[in-house]
Amino acid sequence: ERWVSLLVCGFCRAGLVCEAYFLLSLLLDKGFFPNICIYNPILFGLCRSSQSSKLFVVFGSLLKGGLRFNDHTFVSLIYAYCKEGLYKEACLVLYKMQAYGFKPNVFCYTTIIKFLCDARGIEEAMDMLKIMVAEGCDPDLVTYNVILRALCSHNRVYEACKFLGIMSRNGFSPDKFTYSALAGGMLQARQIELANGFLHHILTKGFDVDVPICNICIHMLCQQYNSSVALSLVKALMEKGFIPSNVTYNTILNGFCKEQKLDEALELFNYCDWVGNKPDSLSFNIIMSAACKLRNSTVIHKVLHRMESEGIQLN
RNA sequence: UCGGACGGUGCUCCU
Repeated sequence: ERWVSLLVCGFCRAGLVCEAYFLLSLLLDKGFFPNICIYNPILFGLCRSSQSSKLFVVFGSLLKGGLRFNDHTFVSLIYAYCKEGLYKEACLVLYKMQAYGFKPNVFCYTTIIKFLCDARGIEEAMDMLKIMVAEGCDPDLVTYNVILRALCSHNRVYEACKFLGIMSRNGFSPDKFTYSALAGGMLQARQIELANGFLHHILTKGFDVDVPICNICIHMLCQQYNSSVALSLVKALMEKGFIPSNVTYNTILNGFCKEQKLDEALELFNYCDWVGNKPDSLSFNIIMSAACKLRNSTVIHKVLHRMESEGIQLN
């Protein structure tokens, strides 16, 4: 069972949910009776890869097979319903799980709040927050981070500040997720001045700075048509030990494309040493859509050829 | 009693 668990988790971590499930089904045929801990990573893998319908099927078979769920299992079900936009069903799980002896926890509520923020607006998310507190479940830092990002991205920075106050009164101090949630939200709301000021504060006042926060700075530069500056900044930071991620490269790549600087985009794209990274399907989408917009068939063919040679599928 | 699993949040394209 230990080995199976390790293998299944390994597959899921690598994004190979089908393989994980295949392995498990082989063992089931041999009479292996798995623990729910083996199913949960598969359920979450299906959620993340937007295969909710498969999750519902697996869930049904779990019910039939009489396997005992645990609290993780219910979170995956809620996650799947939310991803499908089925909030009523997601909320129903909050009640149904109690019949199995599980009280909805902060993971359950935060999952719903996150999806409400993204799809239905903040007010409904706030209502859910009230329900959660009324039910005796306290929000944690993740819950607050979700709400902070939503507030900032809807131009409600003032309320976000009030929430920061509530947070600290409840004993939570901001972490690096909080910073990037705030900055990313401001940027999404096109509040460049605010974002700029905030990021400057973060960068200069000795806060914990990580790659996503740097990426937000880079994105901000690119939004202002300063992609060349952004690239120089990355190179300068690399001298100081900064290790860019694929997001870093894709952000700048997209910046160049929006500035219609296809040559510079291609130069970056062809730059062999992405410090351990390689263009991914998103990079190819960016460069391909730019080439198409500019009706540059030479580049289109080159990119297609390179995708073929690197084994990247058209998505 | 203790221990054990990718359970929910931030950055890039398109939606």
